[in-house]
Amino acid sequence: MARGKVQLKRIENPVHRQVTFCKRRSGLLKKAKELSVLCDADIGIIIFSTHGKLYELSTKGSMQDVIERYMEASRGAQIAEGEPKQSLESEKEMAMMKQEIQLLQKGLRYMFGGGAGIMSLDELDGLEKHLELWIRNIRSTKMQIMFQEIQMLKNKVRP
Amino acid sequence: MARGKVQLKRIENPVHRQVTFCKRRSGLLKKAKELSVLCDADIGIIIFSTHGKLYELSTKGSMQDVIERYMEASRGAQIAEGEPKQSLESEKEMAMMKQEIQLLQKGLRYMFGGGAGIMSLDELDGLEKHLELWIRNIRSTKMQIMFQEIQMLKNKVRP
DNA sequence: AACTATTTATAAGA
DNA sequence: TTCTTATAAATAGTT
Repeated sequence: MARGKVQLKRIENPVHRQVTFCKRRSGLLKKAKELSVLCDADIGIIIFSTHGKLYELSTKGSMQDVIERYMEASRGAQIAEGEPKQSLESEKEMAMMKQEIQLLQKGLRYMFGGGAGIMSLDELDGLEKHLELWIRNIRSTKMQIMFQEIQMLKNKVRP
Repeated sequence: MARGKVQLKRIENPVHRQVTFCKRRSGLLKKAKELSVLCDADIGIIIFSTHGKLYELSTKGSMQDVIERYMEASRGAQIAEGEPKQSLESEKEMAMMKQEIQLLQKGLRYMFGGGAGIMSLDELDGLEKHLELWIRNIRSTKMQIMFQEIQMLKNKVRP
């Protein structure tokens, strides 16, 4: 952009690369803030440098909020794409799944976020039921896998 | 930026705002791609328009990957800040928590991601044990809450 | 970290 | 949305 056009390829000189990273990173975050203010958009940016250092920006709530909103939105899009139409049925299912996911996410934060998101009795109740269902599913899958392994072993013993 | 300086405040004219959103959004994503290529950075961008429409960019793997990497990295940072030092002990704990979280995340995807991330028997086993612990915790929390409510009710009946 | 010559991005208009 | 163009901003190379 200045004093010479830039080639769109990885800058090999590490010093030069580091300097450019620093400059452009701040430029990018600035632009994002502007876009958010001017157009009332909610933006989350996550950047990992070559060396794995994290830089982030979230313009409205926390990054956690952005991520949760993203999860919901992209899941909705996926389901909408995947299943062409069944309107009433699939919309209901989708809504239920969204609720379940939110509950689990809240639960995850409750469990690991140092009690940041406190849950109500009803929510805990829902989560408990949900986890029980999950465990049943896991056990059933485990059984299947073990059954398959047993079959394989039997075939080896008696070929 | 051109033909007139821009005020850093929400654009009130909806047509104008929409046009600016479109232009600047593409500009932002372009800049992000450039930064990623030039400096070998891993970048994830999530944008929600005023009307809630999602736009996204992830320069290396999927957005899912970026989010998981973010979760790990920011959790690590939090814990590192929160607990000044206990080195050996807390590092071990941290590593364990990271593993647990990864397992739960994988489980979430397994459960809700349409079987995208298939899990091994060992992983399922670990997840099952984990969920059982979680349920025990939930039950204990529920008990506490109910106990508190009972106390409150008693106080109301016999003031 | 500062300075500029240039390149880019983009606001307004069509 | 897309194109054009005058101008504001970003930034590559330099000090």
